[in-house]
Amino acid sequence: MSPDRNRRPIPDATVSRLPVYLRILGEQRDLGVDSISSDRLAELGGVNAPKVRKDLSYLGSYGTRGVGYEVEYLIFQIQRELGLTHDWPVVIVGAGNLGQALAGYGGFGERGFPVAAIVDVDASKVGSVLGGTRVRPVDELPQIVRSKRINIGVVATPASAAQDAADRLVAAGVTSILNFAPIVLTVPAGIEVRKVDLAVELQILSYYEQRRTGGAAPTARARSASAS
Amino acid sequence: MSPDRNRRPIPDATVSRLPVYLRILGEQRDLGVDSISSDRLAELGGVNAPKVRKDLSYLGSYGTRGVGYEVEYLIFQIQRELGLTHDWPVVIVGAGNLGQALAGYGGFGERGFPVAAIVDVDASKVGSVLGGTRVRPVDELPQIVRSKRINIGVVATPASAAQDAADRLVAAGVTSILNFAPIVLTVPAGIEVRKVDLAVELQILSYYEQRRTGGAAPTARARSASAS
DNA sequence: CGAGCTTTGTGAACGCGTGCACGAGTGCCT
DNA sequence: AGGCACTCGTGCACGCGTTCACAAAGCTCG
Ligand SMILES: NC(=O)c1ccc[n+]([C@@H]2O[C@H](COP(=O)([O-])OP(=O)(O)OC[C@H]3O[C@@H](n4cnc5c(N)ncnc54)[C@H](O)[C@@H]3O)[C@@H](O)[C@H]2O)c1
Ligand SMILES: NC(=O)c1ccc[n+]([C@@H]2O[C@H](COP(=O)([O-])OP(=O)(O)OC[C@H]3O[C@@H](n4cnc5c(N)ncnc54)[C@H](O)[C@@H]3O)[C@@H](O)[C@H]2O)c1
Repeated sequence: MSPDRNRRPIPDATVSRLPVYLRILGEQRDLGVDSISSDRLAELGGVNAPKVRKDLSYLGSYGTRGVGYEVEYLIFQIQRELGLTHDWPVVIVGAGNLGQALAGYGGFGERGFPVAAIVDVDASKVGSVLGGTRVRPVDELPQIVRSKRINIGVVATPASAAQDAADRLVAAGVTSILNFAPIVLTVPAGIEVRKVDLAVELQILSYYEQRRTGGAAPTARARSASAS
Repeated sequence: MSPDRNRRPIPDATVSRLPVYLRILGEQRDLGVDSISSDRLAELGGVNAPKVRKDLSYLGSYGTRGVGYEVEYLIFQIQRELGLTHDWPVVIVGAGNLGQALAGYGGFGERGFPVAAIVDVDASKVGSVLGGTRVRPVDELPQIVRSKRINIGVVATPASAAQDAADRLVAAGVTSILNFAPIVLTVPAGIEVRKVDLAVELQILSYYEQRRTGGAAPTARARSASAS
């Protein structure tokens, strides 16, 4: 283990932007572009040029002054830094509405995150095939995770079952979780959790709308928060 | 109605946490809790107590020292600040895999964001009913947005059509967009855009996985080891 | 071969958000 | 009534991230 090489602390803010650069670079490569400036990359990425340069500088000095960055090489470097030089199989917990949409979506496999397995607690869901993968019982999670060497789990269960799903994933050996349920998961230290909460996103938009219009109502009706 | 009260600039970071507090408060209320401390709220929300207090202080001084916050009243205040005292109808553009899952999901309506309309460019999709809403042609967007007073649009089309979808939404009068397509949308100033990119989330998880394991491959494939 | 243009890489200043500590206000109990 | 325990509200310092400006480096062309 070389503590110097892998211990480079890339700021979180930069890590969250690298995937965006990566996707743009891939598109540009497919368009035949083999060199790109920080200016252009910034324009396509919706950020400013100095930020792009600083972000990329954390990877090393892979640009050429007066020219720009070699697209193909930069793609490789970002992939290497993000750990995308190999596939990361994922397991989806919950074969409901959302789980089915995710399983049927090919975009994950294309980006290196093949859906290696789907599990559900509902016996009537087990056995059906979604996106080429058969739904299996949730009890088989430990064997599935071990045999397929899965590190990343996706929680797509109702909120009431999400903590249970997360506990099972952790117990099975998963170390990263992407959570779609609208609750805060409690996990042991060392387990990485990211959440995607669509209602939160809409509520943030609502704030700015309300701010802009000064509170003018599009629909005249009161609401109250509810939970199960 | 407060005249100049609406011009208080709440930090973005706080705005993104308020929906989390709101959901927790709703759950606690349903559990019969009528008063809550910043400590408890912090615990449930996965943050620390001073942050909760500072966040809530932007709304005003609605707590009682020595006691805590009155749940019901705090819910009302957060809803007011976020503009959730009335419904915000949304329109979904793209009735595909994801659009159908979103339409069939009741969670939006419950939280004040009813799916008022779904549009698609594909004639074969038009006319079908998803989650109680009939899919309509994308050309009718202007009339739909105007007649139903819609401010928020959801882009659920393939990436190649996302910019077109956004342009149509903006032209129709929508001022906030939630984008699920993995591209950076270009919109006029004053239009608020938030994106939800699942692949990006997975790639961020991948980074931390790779960092933790030092690059060891879970899948025995493409093990082009990193030399020193 | 050197002048001039282009673009990267980065040190430094700035600003925002976070964490901390503590004063101030409130309720309860004796 | 007074003391005590509790919790909010907030001023302040710190750290991270963003932004700027500029020197260093490379390319082109006369
Ligand atoms: N559908 C959407 O568009 C959408 C949008 C935003 C958020 N969400 C969130 O995603 C989650 C799933 O939504 P959905 O619409 O797919 O719900 P769903 O009810 O359609 O599906 C949930 C599935 O999880 C399974 N399940 C329940 N408990 C389980 C457990 N302990 N272990 C394993 N599986 C279990 C159920 O059998 C069911 O198949 C919810 O938390 C929801 O809030 C969904
Ligand atoms: N399905 C998922 O689970 C998932 C997950 C992550 C991201 N996404 C993203 O969400 C988007 C939609 O994914 P999907 O799986 O639903 O795709 P899809 O192909 O199933 O559906 C896209 C729909 O958009 C319609 N459409 C195309 N161009 C349009 C236009 N100009 N105006 C209006 N409608 C138009 C199509 O007719 C189709 O019905 C994609 O950008 C995808 O990357 C999907």
